[in-house]
Amino acid sequence: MATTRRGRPPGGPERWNALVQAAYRCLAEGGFERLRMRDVAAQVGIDHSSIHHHFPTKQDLVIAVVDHTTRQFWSTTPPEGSAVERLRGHLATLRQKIVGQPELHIVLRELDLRARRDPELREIIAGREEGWRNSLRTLLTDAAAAGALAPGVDPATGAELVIATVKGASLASDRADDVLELLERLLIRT
Amino acid sequence: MATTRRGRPPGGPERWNALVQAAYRCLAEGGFERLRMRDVAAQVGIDHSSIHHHFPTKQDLVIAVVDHTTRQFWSTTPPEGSAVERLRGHLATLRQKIVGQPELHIVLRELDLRARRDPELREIIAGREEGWRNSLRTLLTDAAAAGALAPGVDPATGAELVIATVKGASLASDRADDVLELLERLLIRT
Amino acid sequence: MATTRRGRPPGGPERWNALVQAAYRCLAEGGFERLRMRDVAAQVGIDHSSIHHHFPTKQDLVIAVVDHTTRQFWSTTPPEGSAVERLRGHLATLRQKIVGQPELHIVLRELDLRARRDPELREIIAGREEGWRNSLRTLLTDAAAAGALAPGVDPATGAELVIATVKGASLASDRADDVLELLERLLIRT
Amino acid sequence: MATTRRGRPPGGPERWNALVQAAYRCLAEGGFERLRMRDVAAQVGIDHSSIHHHFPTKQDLVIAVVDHTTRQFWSTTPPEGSAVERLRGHLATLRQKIVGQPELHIVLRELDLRARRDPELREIIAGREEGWRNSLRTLLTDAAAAGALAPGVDPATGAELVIATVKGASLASDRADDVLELLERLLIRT
DNA sequence: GATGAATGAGCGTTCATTCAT
DNA sequence: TATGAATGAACGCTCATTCAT
Repeated sequence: MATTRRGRPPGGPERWNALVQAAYRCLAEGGFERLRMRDVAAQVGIDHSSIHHHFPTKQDLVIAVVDHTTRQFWSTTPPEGSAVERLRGHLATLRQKIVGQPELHIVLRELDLRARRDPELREIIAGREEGWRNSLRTLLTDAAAAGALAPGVDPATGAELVIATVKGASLASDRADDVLELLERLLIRT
Repeated sequence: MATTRRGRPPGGPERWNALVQAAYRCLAEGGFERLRMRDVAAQVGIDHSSIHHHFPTKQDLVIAVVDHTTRQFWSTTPPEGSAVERLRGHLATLRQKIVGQPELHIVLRELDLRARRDPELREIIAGREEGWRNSLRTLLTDAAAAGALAPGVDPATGAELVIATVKGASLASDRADDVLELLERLLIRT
Repeated sequence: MATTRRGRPPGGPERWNALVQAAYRCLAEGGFERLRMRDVAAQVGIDHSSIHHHFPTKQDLVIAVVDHTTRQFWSTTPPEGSAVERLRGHLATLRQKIVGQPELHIVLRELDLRARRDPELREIIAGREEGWRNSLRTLLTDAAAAGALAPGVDPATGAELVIATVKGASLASDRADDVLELLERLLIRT
Repeated sequence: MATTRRGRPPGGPERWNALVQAAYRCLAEGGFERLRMRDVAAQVGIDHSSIHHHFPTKQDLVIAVVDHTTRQFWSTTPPEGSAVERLRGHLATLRQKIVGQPELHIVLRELDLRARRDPELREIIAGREEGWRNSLRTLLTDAAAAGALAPGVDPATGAELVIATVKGASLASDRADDVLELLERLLIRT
């Protein structure tokens, strides 16, 4: 009825992305309890039953959100420089994200909790976290080799400490900056 | 589990406690999404409508759970000893609880997230956390005065670091012990 | 435990009356849809389960309200005077009641409607209305015999007209006065 | 009852109308107390939850019933003839409806009472009644100008008298015919 | 009498999902 | 692809009623 513009059907991958982002926003605002297919569809301007053409089930949409969310942490580590410089760069980026996009980490915490009861989510999230963990371990090992780490810090445990503190700090984004700065000072020799 | 005292039939404040504990368990197992009045009632062995005799609304039950949960952290700090000893004692207790009752901290994280959208919960939880924060600050201030703190650690920020790390570590209870032990070493001079 | 005052147990017929009046008020305010045993009991200051000691079922309470309500129309006709004077007196009293106690007639209309689906109520209310009808017929017959009625008015139909108009007028109490005054003028020769 | 047109499956605006009529019937039979979404749905042959696809809330359905019910009184006044003829025609139609569809006025009385506690309903019903009132006033004013009204009848009050009597008479449909015939004779000069 | 505890049927509403169009 | 219609299980909550104390 309407003139199809340049042969591209309305929707397509753009719609897919729009839905994922809408779901992300819903999750950030109201958590899993208030994540409703209807609301997500409404934000994109389509009928709530149409959403199932893009994501057969709600779970599929959630998984796409997980993917979209964790993807935002790819390449937060500067590729150049010494191990210490790259570690500092990584932590600085995380700090920035917590302060500048507090909802980003909130969604991650929401997913962490959800993953405890959802094996499918658990596996995906554990996989992504494992990547982060390995990256941190390498950085800390290299820093330790360069004698830049506080004495007695096992790189593996240090990586866990960073992960735990980042996660915990993200629950109170207005205090996260100072907390992570202190952690950095305690961990890295100056 | 409870000794029936002098043949008294079930009911009374014991029922109230049983309901709170049942709700706590449901929350630990399935989060807020799966907290159902019917399940809580079933665990206690009463009809789901009878819950409303004890808790007019679901929210009232949730608040009782918040109270019950946060109350478990009263007096986790030994009353005697030097500031450092008391701080170590406090952290040791937290470590024990995370490892021994992982669901306890999971419920707390669930409540943290929920509190973001529930002003009533937020106020209660913020109040409890403020108590913890003040206690940590005092401990760290005293430890600093005794020269037992790592150099350059502001007691207030140190308290935030402890809070953040404990919260984050509780999301992965099997790694929490090492993480908190490392934090302690970094924070306290040996 | 408390000193029984002059041997009379607390409650008794006074409580019974208080409950009926409370139910009457609830009915006036919210209709049958909002007539709740709990609210009635609360207005009297007793537990909602205690109400069943006075009225085994809700229906029993409703019937008592019917009785209490219709009883307020006994002796609305002056015992002395000519038929016309007594008819005028009767209508004047009804007008006064509609204007002064609008809720009284509202409850009656509520009961009229309810009686359509409740045979027990229907019988009681029909009986009370029959008394009113007979009284009106006698008055109108006597007035007709005295030549005081508008020409062509059959006393029986005239009685029905009065009943219908009073009922309808009571639904808009602020206009009832003028309406009933006009009816009186049309019906009675001056 | 309805002819299925060209094999179209059930649904669409026909469903909407069927639901309104089913609700109307429920209301006529059992009043507001027994108006249940489940019963309405069952009468139409759909699941009770499907109602909400057509009427988001019960109140929306009720309002549609109000509309459907009051709409039945549009154009009950013959467009041609003298004022007296048109007034007689109007009253005759009302009499017919009360006798032929007693439930119609019962529903209206139910709505009158409900409107006392429901501002939304009150406004709608008051608006519809105002139309009726104005129509009656015009008719009576014209009749008065033609000298066809009983002496001393103010058209505005006369209109109220008609409204009140029609409402009251509708509560006892088997007597309504005589009552309204008498009212007509008293009001209109012959 | 009065109460606290419990019951159970039932209510309006929600929501992911299915399916014919 | 998109929609309108429908489903069915589930939810929090209500309320008259029962009964042991």
